Amino acid sequence: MNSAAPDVLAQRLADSGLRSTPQRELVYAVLLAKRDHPTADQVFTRVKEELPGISLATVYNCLETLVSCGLVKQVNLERESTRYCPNLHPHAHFHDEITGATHDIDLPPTIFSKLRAVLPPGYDAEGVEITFRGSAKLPAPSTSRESRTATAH
Amino acid sequence: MNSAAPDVLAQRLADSGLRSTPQRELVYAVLLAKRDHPTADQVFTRVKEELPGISLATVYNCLETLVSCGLVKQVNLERESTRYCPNLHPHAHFHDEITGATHDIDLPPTIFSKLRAVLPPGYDAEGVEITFRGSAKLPAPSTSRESRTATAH
DNA sequence: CCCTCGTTTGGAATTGTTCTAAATTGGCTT
DNA sequence: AAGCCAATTTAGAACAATTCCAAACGAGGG
Ligand SMILES: [Mn+2]
Ligand SMILES: [Mn+2]
Ligand SMILES: [Zn+2]
Ligand SMILES: [Zn+2]
Repeated sequence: MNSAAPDVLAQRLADSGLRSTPQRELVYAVLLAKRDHPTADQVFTRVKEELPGISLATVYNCLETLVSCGLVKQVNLERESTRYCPNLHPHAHFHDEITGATHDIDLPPTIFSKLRAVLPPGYDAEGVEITFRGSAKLPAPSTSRESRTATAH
Repeated sequence: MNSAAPDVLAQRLADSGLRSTPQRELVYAVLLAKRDHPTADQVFTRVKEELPGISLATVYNCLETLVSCGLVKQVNLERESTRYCPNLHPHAHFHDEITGATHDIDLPPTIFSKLRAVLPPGYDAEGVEITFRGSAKLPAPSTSRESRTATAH
């Protein structure tokens, strides 16, 4: 499915003194396979297809592990389930209020310096998040096996 | 405390065919008085000082009413309690990861056009949210009766 | 092999929010 | 002034997402 991904994961885990497990690998693979910012529960459903015995608690554990390794980011656009995003490039999110879908939007690198410029002195920002809300009329997600919501790496 | 505020509220409520009540007025007054993006529970605590009999459900109801009137916005920077912001000016949020405080940051109006420029065709954004995360070393909030976190209108 | 410790697991507990059904309130009509 | 009606408030139950817990598991290392 995805080639270098497991290696990257194994490496990051090792760096943190953690083990590579089938559960962790699969959760990560599922996130990479369909980048639609799934909830923990959606990840659970997808992962169960390949590993029917996995528990929801483990999915939460694995997601937390991936976040702490820096391979995945949590996305909270509204109060409801946290969503998970494996896209490490600087990007914004577009939340389609009609469909509920969340799309990645590539950001030109210059946007960050422009944004930091609005910060008054005394404020030191480590990160910036940009979220658009609205509706997207996209060229029809095409019923091909994997609808690509996100940035191609 | 605040002069024109109740009138604005009464007006907006009337526009929506809703009644002005002591609970709604007080919840709104509390939001305007200390613009630190309180949670529903914090609003509850503050409101109880003046209206000890109020219930948490009512605070939730009033906040929802204010949001639907367009006088208050919900802020969800992370998964945890929703916070409430009565600042209607276009502004960003700075979330201090150390103190947990959330500050309003005034935005130059031009930022919106710049941001819309990054949106690919097909995306139609009605709103944009910008959130900074980091730490702020501010000139000491001064122990005066009302620490002003936000924009002075 | 067997110990140890990191990991997984199911279920209970917690947290924030919404729902529900009954009591209260306030404006209108008579 | 009394009665009526619908909006509002209220307490507590219900809910959904997540975290906690204590037991079971499993991969190495001695
Ligand atoms: Mn939405
Ligand atoms: Mn925080
Ligand atoms: Zn993303
Ligand atoms: Zn604000």
